[in-house]
Amino acid sequence: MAKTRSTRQRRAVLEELLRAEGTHPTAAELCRRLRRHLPRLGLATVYRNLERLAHASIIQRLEWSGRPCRYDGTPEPHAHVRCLRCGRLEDVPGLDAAPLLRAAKAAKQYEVTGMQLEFLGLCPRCRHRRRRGRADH
Amino acid sequence: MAKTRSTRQRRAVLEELLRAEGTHPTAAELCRRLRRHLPRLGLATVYRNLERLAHASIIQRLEWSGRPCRYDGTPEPHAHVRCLRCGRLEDVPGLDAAPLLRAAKAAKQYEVTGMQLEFLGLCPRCRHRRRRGRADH
DNA sequence: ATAATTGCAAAACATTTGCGGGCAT
DNA sequence: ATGCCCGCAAATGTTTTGCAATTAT
Repeated sequence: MAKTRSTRQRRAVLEELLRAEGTHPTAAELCRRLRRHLPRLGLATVYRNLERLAHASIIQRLEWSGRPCRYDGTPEPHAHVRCLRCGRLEDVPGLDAAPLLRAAKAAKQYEVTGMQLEFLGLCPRCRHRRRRGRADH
Repeated sequence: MAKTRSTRQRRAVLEELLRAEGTHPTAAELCRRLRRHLPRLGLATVYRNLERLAHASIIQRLEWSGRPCRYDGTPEPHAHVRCLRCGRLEDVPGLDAAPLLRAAKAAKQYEVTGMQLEFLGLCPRCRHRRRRGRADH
């Protein structure tokens, strides 16, 4: 594995993600925000740094086919709800993930390193106005 | 919503998925298998039918960015483990999903219709030979 | 000085969509 | 006869990769 360097871009990506607490931004959203201070920042750079941070278990990458990944600044696994209509992603409080991880480790001979617990449904807004909402949050 | 018809392709897709019990095939894998009997079957047709079946809660679509979706012939949510190296996807027995769904419904004002509980790690094979495995299972 | 990292463009990849023709109802 | 569905090809949208230039060590 290559030796890691501390660059302005790498620091900025992590800082911006931590600042976005609970927002679960996509790579493109982070890039757009960061360009205010780093106008030449490339989207590929954001992706590369997020990948590295996720691999080091400093952040979490929340996957969903067809729509862009969203990123969570905390490494501890926890539950999320995703709106099937507008794509909004929120934390679900009060659900302890630790016992689930323990159960999974006991059940299979996998080396379990993480988990993703995601509920799917309609957010309050989309429940009421039953039309396609915007996907940017 | 359009009225649904029973075509040879639609029946074949569901049958093949049910026959693959526990295999969690991708759309491309299903298509390849089905072409033995339906040589002209298009991948888009497989995708369209899987989407329809998943939307009707007859099957489940298991999402993961960057790698193809895998499909599960049972509609009941249950836990899976995924190997980060070779992409293998297996069921995790002995984990009841019902109480999680109940907790999520109580915690948020979402209309929760489904869930995905996925553990990530290294499968037994990849744990031992620490090199990149194949992704076709 | 060295090699990791960047920005940009192009590639790769899974999935969706448009369309003319075919088939279930 | 109607219009849903198919196969094919092209488009879409996200993420990755190649490469020359830059920058941290």
